[in-house]
Amino acid sequence: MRTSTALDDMICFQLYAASRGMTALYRRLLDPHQLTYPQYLVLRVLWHDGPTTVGDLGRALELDSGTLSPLLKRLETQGRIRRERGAHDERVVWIHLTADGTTLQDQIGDLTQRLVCATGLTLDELTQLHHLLSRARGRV
Amino acid sequence: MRTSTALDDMICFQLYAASRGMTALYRRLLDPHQLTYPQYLVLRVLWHDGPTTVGDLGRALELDSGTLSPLLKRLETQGRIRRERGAHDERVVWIHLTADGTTLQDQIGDLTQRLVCATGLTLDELTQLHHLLSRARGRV
DNA sequence: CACCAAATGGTTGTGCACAACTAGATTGGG
DNA sequence: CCCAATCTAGTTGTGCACAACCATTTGGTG
Repeated sequence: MRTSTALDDMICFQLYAASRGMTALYRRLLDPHQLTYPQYLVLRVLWHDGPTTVGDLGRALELDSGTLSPLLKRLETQGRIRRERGAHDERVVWIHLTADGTTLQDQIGDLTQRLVCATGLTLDELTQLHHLLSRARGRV
Repeated sequence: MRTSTALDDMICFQLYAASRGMTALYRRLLDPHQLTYPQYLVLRVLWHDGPTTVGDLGRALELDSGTLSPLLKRLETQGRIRRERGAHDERVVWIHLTADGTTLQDQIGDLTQRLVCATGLTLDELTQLHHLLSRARGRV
């Protein structure tokens, strides 16, 4: 496979910088709610799927317990979630939304629209980007 | 602007996950050299541009002094770089490669080829990805 | 039953990222 | 000349990310 070396390295750096830029945009929108982007991702899974185990969150977000455990502890301290050992299997910890955590979904509303508009990409370009990132991630 | 909400959020997550996946690939290649990906980026700037100030590194990599100062301290401890206050302007700190830091470039060799092959993207797709990330980053 | 391998989440240690702040040097206006 | 605004790094504090390791629980198997 023939590739342009300079381009490749630029892509890696751009991926790295674009990801940080994206979380910076989210920071502006999430700060008022006392949330970080990874915390927001955890809440999105809970809003969508209901009670979930730590392991399932890890598989969904590709994060391990070393990242999730302290993050979930902070969300629990803030009163957004509740942690509970499984009844049948005491190894498992189930994560439940509290009333506060549930209402947060409506309070935050639709961040997506505002974010994507900021990039100025068209729907076509977004679809392409989605496709390319999927392909790149799939192999790795 | 009309967009598909589900797609947008997936793109943000994919950007986030792809960036972490990419640094994970670099980790495997850089660990033998006792380097992290951000440290490698700093060295690349030094290899390419020669002696550089902390501020210039920050502008090149879009990182602030809170990130760079400890990182550069670690690189100095490892003997890869040297820090030196500017002669004319004592506010500025110049970063120089040591002999070790210079030879590291040849020892590491071309990581790019191995990385990009891992993704399985064609040159066309890489060009598209580069273009889309540039456009997205440009506006933000 | 006793024992062992796998599963599950937690803990520890290191290294980014970034906001907020500090300290010192420099520069320009009065 | 003098001082206030600005520039440049560094420091502190919080929160990811991840490797390495650990404790508990579980489900088999002999």
